[in-house]
Parts: sequence; structure tokens; C-alpha cells
Amino acid sequence: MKAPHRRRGAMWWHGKFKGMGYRLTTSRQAILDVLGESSEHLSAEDIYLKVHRIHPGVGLTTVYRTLELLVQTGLVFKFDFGDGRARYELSEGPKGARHHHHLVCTACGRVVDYTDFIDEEIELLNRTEKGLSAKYDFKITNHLIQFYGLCNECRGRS
Amino acid sequence: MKAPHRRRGAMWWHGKFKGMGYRLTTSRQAILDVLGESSEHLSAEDIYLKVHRIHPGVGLTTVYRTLELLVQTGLVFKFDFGDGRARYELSEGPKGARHHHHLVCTACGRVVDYTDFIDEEIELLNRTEKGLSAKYDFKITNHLIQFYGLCNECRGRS
DNA sequence: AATGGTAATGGAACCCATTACCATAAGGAG
DNA sequence: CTCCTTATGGTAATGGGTTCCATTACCATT
Repeated sequence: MKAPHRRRGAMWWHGKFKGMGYRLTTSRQAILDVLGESSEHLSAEDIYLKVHRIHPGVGLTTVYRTLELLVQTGLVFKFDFGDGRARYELSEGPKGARHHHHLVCTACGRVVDYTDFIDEEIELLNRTEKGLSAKYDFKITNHLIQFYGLCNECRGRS
Repeated sequence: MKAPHRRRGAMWWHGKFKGMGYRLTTSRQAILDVLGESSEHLSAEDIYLKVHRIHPGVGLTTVYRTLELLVQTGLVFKFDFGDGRARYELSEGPKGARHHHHLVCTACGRVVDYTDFIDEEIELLNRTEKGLSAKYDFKITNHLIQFYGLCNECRGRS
């Protein structure tokens, strides 16, 4: 009954959400679940379809609204891979496990998640962040690193 | 007359262009000029308006087409600062002078170009690029680094 | 100069992800 | 239960960006 906490720690955002004065409604929960269960780079419509399968009552508008909210609160990242639709990814667990960056093929749009140089990158980014923060008086909350190029497949058919 | 090479080295792309089998038409020249003369982050429409002032015959479609072409050839970078319209910037001179990254305010959209930690960043990026290139069999042509946050103004009115 | 073929162009029609609107439903405090 | 705020869904509208297609510019040859 009620399928409670199927996954350990799946509710870590519960507190954060209510703490900010937002309600953790069924729709929002469902959207977060979808994001948490998929390791893909989902578009708003992808998410809508997945949510819709289980909660047919949830509308596309709500999905967009919720995603915006989640991005604002920092729970979710929004990416642009150049194909005209935004992609969303769960920011990550409570303490930044499994953080990654992207490698995008400009021909076919394929996206590779890599974690290979993450540690060095993060280290440099943190330093840079501090410097920029001070110099330009910004409160930096986020960063984006992406590499662009041609994957082996696309390089073939030149 | 003909106002030839008003700016020293302004035509460095001439060769590259023809070398790839493309014609350097008036429209394309005009668009490149606009990009070269402005240090702003211009949207397609911005460019259209500026070009239009001098060459009223050039249409918006041509601007889009040309920009796409320029991005393909690597002469121009295309950026997304999150306000729904793409921005374009001349990639830069023949040998990467004045390369910079961006710092974006997520509230008001203000964009700061910084060059402060560029050297370290580039150094790391080059190394990362090599590694990724080999591991994932990509021919990497480009990268993107952006920081997001709140500028001092926007932080005030919380 | 006339010719022929390809690349480039412009304007309008179109596409489609995202947003705005608005009337309705759901939650929570008293 | 009532009031009032927050959240929701469906539909219509918005607006960058693209596609279509008939016309024009360019260039190399006769």
C-alpha cells in the first residue's frame, strides 16, 4: 500500500521543499521521481509522457512550471544541447555524488556524460568561482562546462 | 573609394571562406562586419537590425543562414544565456586573442565577460580535451564554460 | 556579350517548444 | 465547515527559428 520510500533516501528533498514554503504535491513528487529514476537527459515532454503514464491527470503546463521551480531552487539543472529543446537533470543527491559534465556531438546531437577529469575541473572551478565572485560581486550558484565536437560515427560520413 | 580594409586585418577570414568553397557575398561580409565591430553579445535580430541599417536589402532569413554557416565553420560562437534567444560572437582573430568566458546573472540576464582565469582554464581544458578525445573517440572542436549566479543588484532585492 | 548551371537570397508560411490566461480544484489555518 | 492562498489543466497565444519556392547574383565557358 502507498508504496512508501521505495528507494532509500529518495525523499531527501522533502525537507528542503517545505522549508522554502512550497508544497510537495503529487505532481511535483511524480516529476522528481521520474527525474530520479532516469539517467537520461530528459526534455520537458519526455518527462510529461513518463509522468502521464502513471498520473494521467498531470498536465504539460504543470511539468513546465514544476521544472522551472526545481531549477530555481537548485534541485534540477537545465541544459541546452543545441537541438531547440531544454534537457533536465536532477542536480544530484544531498552531497554531490555522481557529478558529471557533457560532451556533445554537434552533428547527431549525441551526448556523453563524462566524469573523467571532474575532480581537477571542480577544483579549478571552485578557485575560479571564488575569484570571480569577489571581483565581480556575484553570488555564484552554478557552472556549466561542455565540450563540442564530432563523434566517431559522424566523422565518418564527411 | 570602395572603403577597402578600413581596419587592419579585418579580412583575415576572406581566405578561409573561399578555401571552403563558400562565396564571400555582400550580406555575409556585412554580417561579419557587424560582428567584428560590436563587442556585445548580439542576437540574430540585433544583427539583422544593424545590417539592415546599411544594407536594407538583407533579410532576416539570410542572417540566420549566414550565422549558422559561420558557426559551422567555426568563425562564430553561438551562446545560450537562458533568455530564449541565441547570442553570437566572433570566435576571434586568427590566433585566439581576447578569448573569454561568461558569467551570467540568472535574474536579470546580465552577462560579464571575464578573462581572469582563462590561462589556467584553457590549460586544463586542453588537457581534458585530449583525454576525452581519445577515450570517447570525439574530434573536439570547441568548449563552453559559463558561471551562473546573482549579480549585486539582483541580490539586493530579495 | 550571350549562355547555362550552381549558390545565395528574401519574404511569407510554417513549426514547435515554451508561456500566458483563466476558471477550477486542493490544502491548510482557524 | 469556511476562507484564502497555492497549485493545476486545458487551450490559446507567443515568438524564435526554419522551410519553401520563385527570383537573382555569381562565375566559368562559348
